[in-house]
Amino acid sequence: MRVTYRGDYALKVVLALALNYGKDVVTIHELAKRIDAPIKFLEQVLLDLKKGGFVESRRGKMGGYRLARPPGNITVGQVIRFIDGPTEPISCVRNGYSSCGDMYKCVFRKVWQDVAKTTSDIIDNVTFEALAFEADSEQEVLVYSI
Amino acid sequence: MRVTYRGDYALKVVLALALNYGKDVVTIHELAKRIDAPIKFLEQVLLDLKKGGFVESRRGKMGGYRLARPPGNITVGQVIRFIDGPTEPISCVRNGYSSCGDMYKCVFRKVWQDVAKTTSDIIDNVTFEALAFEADSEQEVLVYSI
DNA sequence: GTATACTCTACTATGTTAGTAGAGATAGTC
DNA sequence: GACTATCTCTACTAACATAGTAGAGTATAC
Ligand code: FES
Ligand code: FES
Repeated sequence: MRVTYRGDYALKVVLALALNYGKDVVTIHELAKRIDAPIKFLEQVLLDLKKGGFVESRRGKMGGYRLARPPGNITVGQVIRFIDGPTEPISCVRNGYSSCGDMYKCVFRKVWQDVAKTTSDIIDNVTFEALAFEADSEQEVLVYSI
Repeated sequence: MRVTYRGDYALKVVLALALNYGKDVVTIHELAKRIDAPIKFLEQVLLDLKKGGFVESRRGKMGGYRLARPPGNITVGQVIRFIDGPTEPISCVRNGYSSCGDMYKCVFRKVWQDVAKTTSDIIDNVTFEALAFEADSEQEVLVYSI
């Protein structure tokens, strides 16, 4: 698996919206500032996230974005797969058995499948609810430690 | 982690040489045929593997390649990291803490570190001795099942 | 000395990544 | 109803990575 800047920004912007869940919408401008991303680049990412059903938007003045679903219902795996594509480390494991040939059993296949599985076990079990909670407590720790 | 064709060919050619360990050298021509790789591309990969201390070569007539170390002493992780580079999923986890900023603790860092760790746990514990054994028994199963 | 096989450097075509640019549509506010 | 803030959509580009190809050069067995 390789996380691109698109994927990185997507995860961060979803987290930013998760931290604002239940409150008002947030503008791209504000989001770009919070996660330190180029605004025009983030636009595209948000548009994709909207098509993926992760966020919804309101146009015009007082417009902005918010999560389309509760943060506990969105995982890192869902977002990163939607934005960056499959997470399997090699194409033949991604696309079924085509390139390996189903007759000759490649001994590396099991290795890549194992990597894919342990990776999925992690990213599919981290919700944005958990991440938001974590980010919040960090904030508190910082506040109390001043 | 993403395995490229270079990496894939590298692993396969090392396995081919592991299956021939202790015997005579094998020519690029023969190796390219066995693993089904473009011969001129495989040349470069083998040259890299030589620089990495994985294989050694003899030039001229009767020349060819063989493993430089016992197969039990070479892991998938060693080869793939040398050929394809670091296996961490995101640059800031690859290159220490530079891009994350050490003050603000990004909540995704732990996720990527976990992915990197479980991946390493797999690829660093698969030796080419084990793979060669596996490939050999498969061969036998095929023979007996005819 | 010649055939065979490894060595080394350079070049290329294609795709991916990380943006930038700008015109268009929509919704509040005066 | 104009104005302005905001999202929407398409197109373009520069830089880099990937997967090769090409060809001249060097060593070694016979
Ligand atoms: S050829 Fe598909 S995993 Fe090896
Ligand atoms: S910024 Fe480095 S892991 Fe998030």
